[in-house]
Amino acid sequence: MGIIERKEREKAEMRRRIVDVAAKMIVEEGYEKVSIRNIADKIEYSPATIYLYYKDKDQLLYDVQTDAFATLSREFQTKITEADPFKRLEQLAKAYVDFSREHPELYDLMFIIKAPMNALVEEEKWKNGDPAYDALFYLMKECIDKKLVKFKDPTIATLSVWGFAHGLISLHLRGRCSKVSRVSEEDMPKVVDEAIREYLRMIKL
Amino acid sequence: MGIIERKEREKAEMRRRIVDVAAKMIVEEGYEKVSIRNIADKIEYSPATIYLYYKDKDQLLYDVQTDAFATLSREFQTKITEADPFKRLEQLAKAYVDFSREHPELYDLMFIIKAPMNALVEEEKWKNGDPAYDALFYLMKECIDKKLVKFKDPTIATLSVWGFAHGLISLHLRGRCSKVSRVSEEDMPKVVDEAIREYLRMIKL
DNA sequence: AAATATACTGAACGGTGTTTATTTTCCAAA
DNA sequence: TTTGGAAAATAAACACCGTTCAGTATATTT
Repeated sequence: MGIIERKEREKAEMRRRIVDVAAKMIVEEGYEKVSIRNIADKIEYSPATIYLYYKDKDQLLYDVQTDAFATLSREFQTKITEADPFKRLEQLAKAYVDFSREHPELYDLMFIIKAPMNALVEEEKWKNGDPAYDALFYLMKECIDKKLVKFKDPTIATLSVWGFAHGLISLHLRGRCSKVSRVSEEDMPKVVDEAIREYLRMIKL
Repeated sequence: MGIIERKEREKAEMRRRIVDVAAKMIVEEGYEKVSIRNIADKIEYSPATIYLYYKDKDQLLYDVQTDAFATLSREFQTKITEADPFKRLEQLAKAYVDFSREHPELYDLMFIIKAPMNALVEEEKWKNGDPAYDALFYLMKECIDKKLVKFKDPTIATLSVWGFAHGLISLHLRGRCSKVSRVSEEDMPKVVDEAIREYLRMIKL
């Protein structure tokens, strides 16, 4: 009686199709083009059908976010190769910034857009960011333990490094940066890179 | 023949009413409750009337943003009092963070939300952020000139300090922060404050 | 084959930003 | 003071949106 198993598999496959199409639309057409109706069109089902697989749009976007964070984690795993912890930190920072440039719309969904976080009910923990956060956290902890950085507390260290990178990236992503400073739009990436290099040099012990 | 003058004054007054109501709604009910229809209700005009005074919603939000930046600039002017440039930088940082906590929805409109930036047509400069940016820029320049900080380039210095503060604030504002770290929601402000204090200590020469 | 359970959808509800044709209001000249 | 034309305001519609629900079609069990 493998019918219920097949049914479950089919349910999972439909969810996959929905999430993949949504992710594709975000990347190719931008977040604002993603609507239940547009997703339904692309998977050739009626809009109402999507609600048989997802409670609401926020839950759907949460799953897209989950996939995006999995991609970021894989990037970390393949691009962080050095033995020296501080060099690994530099690699992590580069991988993070590169990700934000290669997938700006996904970065937005992961770190800026409100919608996917509404999927979390009161007091429920957000797990999507954990692997990426932990990667940085334990790296900072190692750097602190081995006296490679000026930080004392690993949580403050993690939030500081992450916050620094995210601040520059998100200001630029939302057009607040290049239009106010004397730096032209096309030079911004280099300035951001330079600021991050300088920051890492500054926290080095 | 002061009729055209009066007409212009009335036009400006109507725009004021619209912007004030929109700002009030953002602060009191949140950005997502702000719709052309809701604004029209509150000023007791039809929705279509608003389009006689604003080309679209983005232009309207741009004017709300203008006012919000004016408020931030006034905060800077009244709260930055010290003679020593580095102490002024500490005061600026505190004023910035305080503003984000007292007016989180306005902070969102100023630095995160896309909509008001759509009001700028191609290649047009964004002027709203200038006074606040310049306040930080010339302060950083003074700190560099007087050898009070480790930075060499004032633009990099400005973007670094601003980015650091904005990164922590916006991650927290969008719920990406407290739910991932072991820091509880109510302790986050203290952690952010501590991180910023530590950062300022680190850039000090 | 009939009954039941599952999957799906058309149509609607209430909301959004925006446009257009129409009506109302205002003001200057006759 | 009445009237003609400009200016201001609006009702209604358009094209979207997320979501719900009654009803239909399909698949499975009896």
